[in-house]
Amino acid sequence: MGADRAKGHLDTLILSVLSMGPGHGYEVIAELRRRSDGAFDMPEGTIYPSLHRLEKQGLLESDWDTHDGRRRRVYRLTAQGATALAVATTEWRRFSVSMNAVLGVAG
Amino acid sequence: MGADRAKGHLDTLILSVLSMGPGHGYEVIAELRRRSDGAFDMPEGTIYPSLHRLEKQGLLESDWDTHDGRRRRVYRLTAQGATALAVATTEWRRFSVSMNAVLGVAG
DNA sequence: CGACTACCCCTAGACTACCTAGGTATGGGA
DNA sequence: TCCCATACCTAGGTAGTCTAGGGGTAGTCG
Repeated sequence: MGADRAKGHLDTLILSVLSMGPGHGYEVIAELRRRSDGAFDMPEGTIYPSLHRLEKQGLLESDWDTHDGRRRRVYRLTAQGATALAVATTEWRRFSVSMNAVLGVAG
Repeated sequence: MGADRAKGHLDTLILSVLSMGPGHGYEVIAELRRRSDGAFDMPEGTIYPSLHRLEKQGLLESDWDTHDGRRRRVYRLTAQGATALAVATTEWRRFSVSMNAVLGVAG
């Protein structure tokens, strides 16, 4: 039971990061690490396939960009992605409340 | 993204229920449903393999019991299981804090 | 009596998310 | 020159969970 893994909530986290503005994969990893104070330190092999999956589902769109000679794929949330994020956030809160209720800890 | 699934935290939930006293599988399901106000409604095919796995890991012990002619396998937490629960609970709180930080919602 | 429901246990097989472990390539600093 | 940070990618395996069945007992209702 790793402490630093997202356990089924990874898509929610990625959508959340990209809801604040477009970004590329490597940046999403850095943002996740920064905002979670180091707790979420995802390997690239986890993030990239997840981004591809989300794009295939229509929750993200992407374009190639070139920056300092390096190419990047910049992702942005679609309207559908924004809706999915809202739903997922609500679900997370409900889930969190239920977990705390069962564990008997304060939310 | 199902709202009622435990996504990697199922073991923690089961250990938590059994930390309040021994119980059998069917009872664990009912307790989970009751304590989560219906949110966690786990199918038997999820709970039983999980109980077996936890026992194999040494976190639970079990004995057969007969009650009203029906046989039950009653599980109880081992010392190792209690330790694992304490660790998992701490991890859950950290995870929860990190999720809320990234999502930008109040804990 | 028969049917149905609640109780109680179990497993095989499949799905899917995630991780591991590699690969490619550029730019900059030591 | 070598290494590190940046930046992308995929194949393959592991493991958790669900689906979809199987078994059986006790009590109630018609």
